[in-house]
Amino acid sequence: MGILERKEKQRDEIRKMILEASMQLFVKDGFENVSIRKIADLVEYSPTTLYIYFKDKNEILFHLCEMGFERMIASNLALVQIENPIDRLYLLGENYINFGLENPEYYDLMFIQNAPMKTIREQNLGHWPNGDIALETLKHIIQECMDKKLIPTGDVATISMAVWAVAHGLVSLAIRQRLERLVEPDKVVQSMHESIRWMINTLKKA
Amino acid sequence: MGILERKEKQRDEIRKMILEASMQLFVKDGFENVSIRKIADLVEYSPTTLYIYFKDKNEILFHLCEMGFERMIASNLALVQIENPIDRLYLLGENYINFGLENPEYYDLMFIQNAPMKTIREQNLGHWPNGDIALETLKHIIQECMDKKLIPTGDVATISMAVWAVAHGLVSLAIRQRLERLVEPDKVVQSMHESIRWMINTLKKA
DNA sequence: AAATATAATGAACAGTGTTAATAAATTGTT
DNA sequence: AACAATTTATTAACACTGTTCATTATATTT
Repeated sequence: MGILERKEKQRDEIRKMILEASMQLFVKDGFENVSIRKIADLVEYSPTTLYIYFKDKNEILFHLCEMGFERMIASNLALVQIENPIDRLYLLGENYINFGLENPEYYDLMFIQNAPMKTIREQNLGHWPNGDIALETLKHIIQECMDKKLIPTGDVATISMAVWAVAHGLVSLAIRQRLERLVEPDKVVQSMHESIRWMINTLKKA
Repeated sequence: MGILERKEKQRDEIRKMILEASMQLFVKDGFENVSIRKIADLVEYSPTTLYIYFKDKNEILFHLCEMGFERMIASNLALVQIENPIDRLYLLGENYINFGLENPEYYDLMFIQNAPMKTIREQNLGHWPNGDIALETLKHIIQECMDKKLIPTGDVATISMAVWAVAHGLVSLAIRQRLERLVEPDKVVQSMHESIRWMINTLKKA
């Protein structure tokens, strides 16, 4: 069935084209300014054609979200070389904050917007492809810290949740201009890093 | 100038009518489904009339946001009766999580959406009326904990930030269906409360 | 009563996601 | 090669969105 395979490939390439164009608009004009019509203009198709390749806009956003996770996971490649899990946790936190501040649009889609989760539910994928990978990384590090008795033993999920919550809380409040209400604008980034470090420090001593 | 005063009053009453109608739609259909036209239908005015009473939709959302803060502040009235600031901090955390889970639409507007912040900047109010009050409550409690040597001394803003970040992180991840990726759906709420308690516990011991 | 200021509106602009009907191109079968 | 079936692409349209402009109706002031 060589002909079917080729068709599949062509289909995938057009899908990729559409996603590339979406991403381009997305990082330039921001999440809110990406429309089906603008994407269609860029790939030089009619707006309705996009609906042949994707079910709806949410599905496109879902794939952009997954691309965001790929970037984030890539930014964590250096982690494997650190043998001390606590140090790995510090770097994970640093990276998380940096990623969020440097890619606010991606971060928005990955952790704030509803759209990607809607697609996961509607197409009942049952899992969150790249999102679950990222969470596993965190849980794995926490588990290793416990195994090596570097932090007090406890429920891995609950502690992972608390750590994630601090990081996400900081980033999401920052990109939504809420933190500047608590700390002077030019001190926000520094304070964020101090907060996450302080969190891991107290976790260590607890 | 009694006539001008009466005019002002009438104006304020219509503004209030519009906000009441907006709120009604808002808590029923959710943030995304509130439109100028639907509000206008409800108050039986033409859509354009709303622009006589409010600059734009963002301004309406800003006022809804402020109403949300009033609710939240009201839910914290019991705090003043607790003399131990650490216990007050525990309750503040509990209340924050409960408020977020019970009023996800308000929470969204207060801490996630950009719209209200846009109005604050555009009309350069210079401050965030009710938001700043809520933040002062937190900072004040943290300060008192330090004064009474119940937690280690440090920068009040930074520590307030970390505490706020955990609470906001938990609530915002929860209402955006992200936490169920880490903990079973029916355990989410319980784990959230455990996380915030754990956070304050470690803060105490640190 | 006439002039002025305020309040309210209908029509329209420029945009949004999405669908149904239709045309064009490609593939499968005789 | 010719015809039928399928896939791909498009045009037109629906039902919305926030917002502005010109116009009308209503009060208020002179």
